[in-house]
Amino acid sequence: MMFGFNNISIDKKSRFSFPAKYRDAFINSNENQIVLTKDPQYPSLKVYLGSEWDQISTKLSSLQGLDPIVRNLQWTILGNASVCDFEPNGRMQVLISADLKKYAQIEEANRICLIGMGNKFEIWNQENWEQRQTGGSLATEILDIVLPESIKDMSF
Amino acid sequence: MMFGFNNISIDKKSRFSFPAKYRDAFINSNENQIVLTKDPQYPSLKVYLGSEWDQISTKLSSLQGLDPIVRNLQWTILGNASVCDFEPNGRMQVLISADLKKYAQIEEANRICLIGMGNKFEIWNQENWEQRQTGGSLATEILDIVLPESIKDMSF
DNA sequence: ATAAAAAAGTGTTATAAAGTGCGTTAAAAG
DNA sequence: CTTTTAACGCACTTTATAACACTTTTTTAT
Repeated sequence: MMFGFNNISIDKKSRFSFPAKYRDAFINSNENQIVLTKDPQYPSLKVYLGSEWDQISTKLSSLQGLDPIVRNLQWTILGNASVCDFEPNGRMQVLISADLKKYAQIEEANRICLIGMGNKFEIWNQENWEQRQTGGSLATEILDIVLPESIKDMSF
Repeated sequence: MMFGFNNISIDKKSRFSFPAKYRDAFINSNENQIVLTKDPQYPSLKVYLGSEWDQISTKLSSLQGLDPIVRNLQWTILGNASVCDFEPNGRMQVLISADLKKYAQIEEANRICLIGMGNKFEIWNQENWEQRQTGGSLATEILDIVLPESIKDMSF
């Protein structure tokens, strides 16, 4: 399980590397892929381990796409996913696409916040994260989603 | 069970060590990890034993993250957790990250208050602790959280 | 369509900062 | 006075990051 806050750098080519403290967790869960995608509620990114992603994406793509909320979630989460090869024994580097950087408002930034949430990570622009943590709301925040039954038991 | 008040030092590298009186308790419960994280209400830190943390974090991550209050708690508690290897037979030393020090307002301090609360500890800045104990309220205190049903039975 | 140029992506190395381990001194307890 | 515990200092190890070199892909111009 991977927890905790990390303020880390992204280089000129938009790569970041996971802090070394997570290496054992990656090795133990036998991951060789990492998936980045958009967070459906906040201007931030989700980072899933390959195995987690397989579950979530399988479940999500099987849902009835005629429901507009479901369809939106499918577009956001599935349609923006970026699958990267990942070597837990190596440098554990991951590239963030220009598109995802824009969404998370980290286009100009050379630092990001990487938040370990147990079975996944989140990536935030530092200002947004601090504002969130201190209770402020964000312009692009989406809070008024009424969830259909089919996804009430899913956690993204 | 671990109780009581301790005023202890933190060294230049931000480490403190647990008082020797707790050694037997750690050995008996077979702990090899300690978790520090933010207290969601006060500018202080929570210190969980590894086994306690596993329970709390598992429960908390399983809750529906699309509820904003739940998500806030997940961010605060899971997203700021620092998991440390811990040797009950050794020096019982633990490092406090710069981030957590800032949150607990112990950036400059070379002493902290470590409070045994039975199955967990709290870490406080000395002035804040004294003010709390004498009934004073703190500027950054958060008291107005309305909890959703799903977490009413949890204790952090 | 081809070649040149530019951009994007990958990999390596060096250096400073952060973290860890351990011995010594100082203080407290028995 | 002896033993245990806490605090400090130093040396070593690991980690993060910036700089650089190289490869591949995309774009542009002829």
